Amino acid sequence: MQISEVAKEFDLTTDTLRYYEREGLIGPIAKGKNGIRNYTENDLQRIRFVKCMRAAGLEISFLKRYLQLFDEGDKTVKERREILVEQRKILKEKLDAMQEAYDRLNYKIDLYDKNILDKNLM
Amino acid sequence: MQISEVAKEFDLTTDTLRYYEREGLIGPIAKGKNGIRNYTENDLQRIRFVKCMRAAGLEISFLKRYLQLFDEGDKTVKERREILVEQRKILKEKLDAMQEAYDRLNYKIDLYDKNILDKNLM
DNA sequence: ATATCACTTAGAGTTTACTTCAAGTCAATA
DNA sequence: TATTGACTTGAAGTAAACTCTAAGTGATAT
Repeated sequence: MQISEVAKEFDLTTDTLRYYEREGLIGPIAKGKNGIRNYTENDLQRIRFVKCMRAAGLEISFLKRYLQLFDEGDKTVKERREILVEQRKILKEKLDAMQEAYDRLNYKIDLYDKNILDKNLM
Repeated sequence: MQISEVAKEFDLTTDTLRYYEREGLIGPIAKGKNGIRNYTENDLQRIRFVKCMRAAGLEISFLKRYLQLFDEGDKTVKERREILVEQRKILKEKLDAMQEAYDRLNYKIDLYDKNILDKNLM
């Protein structure tokens, strides 16, 4: 699969895909003799993972570390698990903060709908 | 209340507080004759709001717009409501994406715990 | 009286994650 | 044959949100 198709499929730009590769999150993607990238199903799976995690705000540096360990094989299982647990914690905290803001927005909008606004409260 | 106390209370730096003021999110904070900021309860309420929304990833530019409208009084009620609804939608989408990533992390960690790992799946 | 500390300002610097640019290759189509 | 379009590269540029620096003021502690 060619880079432009992958980009379309995942709603990423080709620049972003090359950037991820440069950063070591994915690939190196095999290239045909014309030098053009050809993404395998495995590559796509990895991009799926990266996209999901990036959408949740996990940092490139973590993903890079994790995926590098992944490529090193079984001996890194323990460290990988630790990283995941750590990231889950960070993510949970963010989720909670966002839920709180979401609830607050809902409450606020409700006040606007009911026309009960306090001049001093945002 | 002095800037350093406010910073401590909200776990922000004094630089961030001055930055927010410069950007028009809060204040202008009244200053004593020595030129030192003195935060009122109203200022703190506003910082509370800003902090909550920033923690959820809402952009400075939105907060600035919203709070400026707020300061313009009742005639901006309709527009303010619209902004809140729009931001709620953005926030909901992010929340869903994060929940998905969170579930995925949980699932993954579970696989690590049960020692069922697929060489090809991150 | 002198040093320390919290504060002030304007403005420059940093980090993260892209995004754009310039210059070039290669295959296919008008 | 010429030009169009997708690809390649390395490197420079950008946006958002801080974060830090330098130079200075003024009140308090030794």
